[in-house]
Amino acid sequence: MIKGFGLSGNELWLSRACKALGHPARLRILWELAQGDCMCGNLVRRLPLAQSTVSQHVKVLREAGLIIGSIEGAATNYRLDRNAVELLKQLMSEL
Amino acid sequence: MIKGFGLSGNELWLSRACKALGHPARLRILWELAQGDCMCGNLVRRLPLAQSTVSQHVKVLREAGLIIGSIEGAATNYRLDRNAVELLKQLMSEL
DNA sequence: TATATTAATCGTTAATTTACGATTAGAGGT
DNA sequence: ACCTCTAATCGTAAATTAACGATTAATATA
Repeated sequence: MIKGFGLSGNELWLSRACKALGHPARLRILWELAQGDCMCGNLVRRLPLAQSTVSQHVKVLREAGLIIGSIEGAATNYRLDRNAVELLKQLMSEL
Repeated sequence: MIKGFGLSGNELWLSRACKALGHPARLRILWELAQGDCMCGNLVRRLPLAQSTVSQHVKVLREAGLIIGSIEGAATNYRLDRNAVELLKQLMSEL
């Protein structure tokens, strides 16, 4: 049984994006990045979670394609993937 | 530790709504209801899942406030909560 | 009354998620 | 070389989720 549940590719993508945003810490991270790029460490400082936990949440957002990380020396700078966020808004508005 | 993760009430609601839509079967159900009201049984027939599983997914959407069920005799008619869906689109567009 | 039909709930198992501390590896600084 | 900082990864425990069949309760129909 293929697990598409009768959804189109875009809709499956939307579902995955929603899942990624379905945890308050991750929505918060997206919100922070919407205010501007942010070093990973700053995200950790702003959230009431352990470094490893934040790193895990960041990874979920990265793998969902919603954010992009660039290594800068020892640190990593994260930013929104604006295209993905626009697609998200677009697909959501079509519901 | 309060689990608000620094989000406003609306944002927490958005996060819960996203979580509810974060499963393809539930996004599909929302999509079906966006095409028009639907008896619970019809949803079951349209999804490749057991009745009890569909019922469970419907419950998640109901508890997230995205859909509304009205008992009609032995059956239950489901429809979108249009206000909630509009709020969802609105909050998402503000990201 | 007896029998379907409908949909919710129960009980259970398997899989996934969340959270943490510990460890690791690369960059920089002294 | 040595220590510090940063962020990813590992290992693990606890909690939650997803899926199913079985049961239940309420309605309809024969």
